[in-house]
Amino acid sequence: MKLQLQIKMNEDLFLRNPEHTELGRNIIKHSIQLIFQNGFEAFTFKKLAEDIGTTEAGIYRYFENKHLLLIYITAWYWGWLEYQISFQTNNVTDPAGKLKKVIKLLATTVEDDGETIYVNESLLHQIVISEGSKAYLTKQVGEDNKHQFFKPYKDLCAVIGDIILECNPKYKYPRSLATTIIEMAHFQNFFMNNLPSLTDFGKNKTESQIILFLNDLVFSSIKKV
Amino acid sequence: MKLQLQIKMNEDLFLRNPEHTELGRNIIKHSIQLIFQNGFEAFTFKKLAEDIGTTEAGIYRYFENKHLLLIYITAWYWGWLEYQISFQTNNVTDPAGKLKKVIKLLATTVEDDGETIYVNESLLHQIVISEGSKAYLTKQVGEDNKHQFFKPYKDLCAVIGDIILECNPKYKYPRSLATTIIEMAHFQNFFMNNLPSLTDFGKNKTESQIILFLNDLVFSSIKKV
DNA sequence: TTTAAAAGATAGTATTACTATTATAAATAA
DNA sequence: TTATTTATAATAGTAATACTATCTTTTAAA
Repeated sequence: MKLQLQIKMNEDLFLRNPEHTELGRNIIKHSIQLIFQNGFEAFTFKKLAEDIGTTEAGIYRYFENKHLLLIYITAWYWGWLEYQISFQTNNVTDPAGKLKKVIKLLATTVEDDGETIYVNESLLHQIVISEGSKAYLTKQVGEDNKHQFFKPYKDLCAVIGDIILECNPKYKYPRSLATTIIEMAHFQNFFMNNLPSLTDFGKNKTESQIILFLNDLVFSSIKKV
Repeated sequence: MKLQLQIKMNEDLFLRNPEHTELGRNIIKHSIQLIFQNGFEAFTFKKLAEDIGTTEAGIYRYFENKHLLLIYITAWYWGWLEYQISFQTNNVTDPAGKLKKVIKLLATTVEDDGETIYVNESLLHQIVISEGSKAYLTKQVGEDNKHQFFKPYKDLCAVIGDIILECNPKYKYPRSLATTIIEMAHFQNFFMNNLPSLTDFGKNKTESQIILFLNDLVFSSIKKV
């Protein structure tokens, strides 16, 4: 039996549900590829349309603009990651073990699991590292937040915060520490690969070093190892 | 005696030095105001020219594009901040006290000191919070880095890293902890004000809470209080 | 006083970020 | 089976953006 992983997306993000049609799924698939290749600034609906073999107007029937598309794919990623976390920490009993697993999942390059054919999770992970914060670092963040566009990120933050509290119920900053783990898992990766002198991982650039740093940071803060 | 604070800027960032002319200083001053008001995406040289009362072509004689202007003003901020740190930690003897001062400076809204009439440091601080990471989260980061555009950020990171090592010479991740402090001082501020459920500072949104969080995070990591 | 540098005025182009319309093909319901 | 909805394709058009080029006038330094 092959069960298809389905992530429930906020309906306000799109005009027409991209998961329901071939063109829609192509929009997701090719936008991930193009944003990965060229970066979000150079990414346009025109190029996307050419890449797919459709027209610009065709894309606009699905997404109002490229910013909403970016929010869509990053939100998808956070939803997917939360699922991965709940799945992979399912049988872990001790909270510290869970938290270590979370850090590992956040900091490790995912491999495309093939479960969702139109989403390459590995490229998406890279996009979230390089472009993810652009989804909310805008003047419309308040409006977008009213539409609950950042709920998947918040949910993930809450899940991690709860694990932190399981480790130490008296720890005062579970949410802020959760966002610190999430953001730093990505920023340290970006710095390591692009501005290495901002990190201590210059020589052998490996994700395992980021994991060690984050484990040290987190577990000394919550005082449990 | 009034001595003018002068921050040495990378010559490759501009075509003509904006500090040397009235128009140049107006470009810096008004771009800070406009980016603060409208965000970097909505900011254009056309609007800037109108705001100043000059022409678009006039701006282009100083900066090749708005991305370089963003790098310019953020780089200026990092340079300014490093100066503030060296000044304000000058008479502090114990390294932990220094580090606390650094955290406070990073996390506190600066007031416009009036020393540099064409730069409003308070607005600039807000811009660095909301737009700062867009300076390097691009596909050209490698090219920009070759031009040394991020040196001020790196220098600051090195300074903070050294203070961390003064606190604990055996701490393994001084640079990564330094960038964590810098980025989190800003991100927690942005989240607190825009997506508060990502933090633990929902009720009374004050910078002092961020400072407490960062102090706790940093000093438990380096194991000195 | 001459000359060079800076600024102002104006024009023009390719690309971006859309909106609108009309025709056609495919899926579905009566 | 036909009628009708739904999705897509094809095409056109617009305002704004991100520039480049040129020429004239003003300002300032030699």
